[in-house]
Amino acid sequence: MKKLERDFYNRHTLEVSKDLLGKYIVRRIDDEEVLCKITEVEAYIGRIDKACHAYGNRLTERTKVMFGLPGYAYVYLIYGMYYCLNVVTEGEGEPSAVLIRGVEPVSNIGKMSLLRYGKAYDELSKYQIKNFSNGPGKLCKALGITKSENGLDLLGDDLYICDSREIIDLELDVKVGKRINIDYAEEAVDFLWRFYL
DNA sequence: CTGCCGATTTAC
DNA sequence: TAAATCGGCAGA
Repeated sequence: MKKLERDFYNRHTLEVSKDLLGKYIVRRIDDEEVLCKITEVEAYIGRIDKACHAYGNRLTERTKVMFGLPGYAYVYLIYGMYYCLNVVTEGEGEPSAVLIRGVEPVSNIGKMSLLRYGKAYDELSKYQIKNFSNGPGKLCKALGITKSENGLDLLGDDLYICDSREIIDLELDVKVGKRINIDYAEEAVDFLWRFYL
């Protein structure tokens, strides 16, 4: 498995979004390493997207990471209690990112279970297993990602994404739909920028 | 400084 | 179906 390089992220956000499906997120935490497969993403493109935090070149303390180099983590707090992980895309000064909406645990699920629920994986209910990391806030919990991971370089060692051996057929395997919970975004609510396996 | 609201999740 | 919960943002 090979760590994705800067050039992978330095492309059109829709291309990066689709290409992220099936890739592995690697997270180093508490001297352990956990691994997840990306199964669901959404694209956010500031220049044309009213759903994006950086729409209209809105440069604030929160959004500034999206204006920077591609391949960095944009983590924000939502609803006062959950974190969401994004991957910054496109060139400097072009605010855009891919929201990671869902992953499947691959290895060291025991560590993730402790982070997510505070108990061992074999103690989990069927309901808890089903909802383990199928949402942006849930997967951040399972990966131990908080605001202190905001601005992390994904070419570093603490949090990165790497190739898997799995071959994803962009026509057959990737489903497309409207993004979730962006009712306020006017015409952008209809953009088909959600991709999932 | 004030007030509103959210790229969600969970419990009832 | 609705509450939880608080930082970010805009406007005064």
